[in-house]
Amino acid sequence: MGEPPRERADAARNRLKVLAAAAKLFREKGVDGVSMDAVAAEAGVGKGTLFRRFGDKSGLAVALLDERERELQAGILSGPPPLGPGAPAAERLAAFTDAYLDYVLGHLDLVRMSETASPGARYRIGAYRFWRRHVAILLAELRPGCDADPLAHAVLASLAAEQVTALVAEYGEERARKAVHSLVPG
Amino acid sequence: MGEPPRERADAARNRLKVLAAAAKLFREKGVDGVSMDAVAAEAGVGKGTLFRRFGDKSGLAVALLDERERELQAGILSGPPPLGPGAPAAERLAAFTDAYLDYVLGHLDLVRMSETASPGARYRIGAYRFWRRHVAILLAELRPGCDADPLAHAVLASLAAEQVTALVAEYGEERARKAVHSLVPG
DNA sequence: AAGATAAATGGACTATAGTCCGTTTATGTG
DNA sequence: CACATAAACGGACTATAGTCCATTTATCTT
Repeated sequence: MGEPPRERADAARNRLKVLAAAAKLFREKGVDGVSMDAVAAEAGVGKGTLFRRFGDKSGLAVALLDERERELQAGILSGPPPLGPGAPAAERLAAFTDAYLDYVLGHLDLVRMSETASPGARYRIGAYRFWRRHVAILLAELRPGCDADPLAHAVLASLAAEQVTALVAEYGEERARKAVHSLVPG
Repeated sequence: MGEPPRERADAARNRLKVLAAAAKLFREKGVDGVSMDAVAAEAGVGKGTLFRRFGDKSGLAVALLDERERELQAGILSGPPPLGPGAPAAERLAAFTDAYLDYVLGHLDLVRMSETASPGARYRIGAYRFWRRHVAILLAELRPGCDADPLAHAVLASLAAEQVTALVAEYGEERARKAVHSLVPG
C-alpha cells in the first residue's frame, strides 16, 4: 500500500475558492437559484475544475454540509446521552430522529440538493451509510431478531429531505416531527 | 358552471400518438434511455405539443401508468377483501402495502420517472392523494387518536420508487418487502 | 536548476428539459 | 358554405448539468 498521494497546492486552493463562492451565492440567491456555471464564475475557476473537484451538484452540497454532518456524527459516537452512547435504544433512536430532523430542517435546500441532484444520490453519500448503520444497530437491540439493515433503510425514508419538505409544507414542523416519531419503532 | 369544453379531434389524436410512441420507445430502449425529443419525433409531433399535452416528463409517465393505477384504486374501493372493504384495518393496510409494492415493482422505472422528474412531483400527482387518504383512514382506525394524515405521509415515504429501488437493489425483493411490512403499523 | 511526470486546468461541446410565439386548423355560427 | 374564434401546433430558443481534451503547472528527481 503506497502513500496517499498528496493533494496539489493549486487544487486545494481552488477547492476553497469554490466552497467560499458557493456558500456566498447560496446565501445571496438561495440554493435553487444558483447554477454550477455561476458558482464556477464566482470562484474564478473553470467548469471542468468545479466538476473534477466535486463530481456533481450533490457532491458540492455534501462538501458544504460536511461540518454539520460531522457534528451530528460526533454527537452520536461520543456525545452525551441520549443521542450519544449510554441511553436505552428506544431513547437513542428518538434522540437521533430529533437531531437528524434538526439537521435536515436547518439546511433544507442544501440537503435536498445533496440527495436529489442525481438519482440515488442519497444512498451513495458516505454519511448515509453511517446513519443507516446507527439506526440498524439500535433497531437490532430494540427488536431482537428483526432484519435490521433493510428496516433501517425504510425508517430513514421518512427522513429524506424531499419527504420532510413536503411533510412540513403541508402540516407544519410540529405535526411533521410527531408523525415521524410515531412511525419510528420504539 | 359551463360545459366542460370538448377536446379537439387533433388533440385527442396526438395524445394517442404520443402515448403509443412513448410506450414503444420505453419498451425498446428502457425508460431512462429515451428523451422527450425522441418521443416527440417518434410520435411525429412537435415538442411543444408533447409538453402542452403532458406538462412534463412525470406527466407523461403518469399518463402511461394511468390504467394500472386505476386498477389498484378500484381494488381498494370495491374489490374483494383484504385489499377491498370488509377486512380489519390491519389486514387491509398489509394488503395495500403488498399491492402497492406489486404496482411499483412492476413498473419501477416508469414510477420513478413519474415521481422524480421534477422536485416534489410525487406529492402533486392526483393518485398520491388517494393513496394517502386510504392509508390515513386505516391508520385512524388502527391507532385511534393518532394524527393520521401526516403519519400516512411518513408511511408512504418507504414506498417511494427511489426508496424501493435502492432497497431492492441492496437486499433483494424478499427482504425489502418484509422490511416495509414490519415498518408499517399494524 | 533543468527536465520529466503526472495532476490540474478551463472552456468549448454535448445532451436534454422545458418555454415561447407566430402560424395553422378544428369547430361552431349566420 | 364562408367566416370568426379559440385551440392546437411545431420547432427554434433558452437554461443548465455534465463531459472531454489540448494546454498549463506543481512537484519530484537527479
